[in-house]
Amino acid sequence: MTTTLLEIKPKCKLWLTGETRQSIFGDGKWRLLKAIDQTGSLKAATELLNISYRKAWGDLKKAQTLLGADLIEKHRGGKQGGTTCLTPLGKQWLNAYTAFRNDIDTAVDTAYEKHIKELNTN
Amino acid sequence: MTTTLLEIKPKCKLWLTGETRQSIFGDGKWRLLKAIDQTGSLKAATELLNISYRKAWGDLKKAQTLLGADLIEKHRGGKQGGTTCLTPLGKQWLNAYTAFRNDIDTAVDTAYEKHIKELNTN
DNA sequence: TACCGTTATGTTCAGCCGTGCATAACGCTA
DNA sequence: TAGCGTTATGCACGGCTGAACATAACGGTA
Repeated sequence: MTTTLLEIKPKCKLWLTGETRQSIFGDGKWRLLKAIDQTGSLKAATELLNISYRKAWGDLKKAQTLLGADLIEKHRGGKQGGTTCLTPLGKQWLNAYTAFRNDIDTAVDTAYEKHIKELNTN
Repeated sequence: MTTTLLEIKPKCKLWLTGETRQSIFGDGKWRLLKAIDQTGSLKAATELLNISYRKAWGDLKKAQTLLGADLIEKHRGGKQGGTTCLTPLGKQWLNAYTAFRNDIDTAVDTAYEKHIKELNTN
């Protein structure tokens, strides 16, 4: 029997680019949309993810600009000070990307078992 | 018929981490090993890839340290000034990672067609 | 032994990215 | 109308990363 030398894990970062090769959607925005959907607030979402509000806000703005459509609906003022929720399109992206991500995660695990795992022995 | 709004392409960055979560092998080192195998020289490989020699050398050293084994065999001096070629283990990594990468590329394309492409219409 | 091209290694510099800080703007509530 | 909490946005700072430079070290060849 061979012994394992290292605890190796495969990692995979996913994103989608437009014509300019700029990222228009990726893991970060995906996590953000998910958190917004859960909390109903951009501020709460960033605190949940331990991400700066400043960056999250900029990311969303950029994504929406590149995409030419809104993913979130923002409201200032009001009882709780303001709210943020996903537009129908935002939910579509969230769902689609979740399925996309899951497929890739599965593929990464499978391919790792198939091709890499055996290298990790002596 | 619906019209395409954006030319969207999926991207995927792969790598393998050890216990410390540091990257021990990834796309960069993979390309580097491939180029070394082709050219027989680290310097030529970096020029082929348009990467600084300094960085490539550091990357290889780090990977080998974390891995606890050599991926390349280096020789200083001699007729051409020096040479670098892959060790048997290096070739194994090159081949295994190539297969790994190919599987993931295919999976990314498939999953994109399945889940994302439809979002890109109006 | 002088030369040449490649490996080996430290150091400095510029650019990018995220964080943190500082304010507005907003609109409901008391 | 004063207060509160959230969205909106600019700016400066710090850390990380890679590029560029500067040399050694090495060992064949002429």
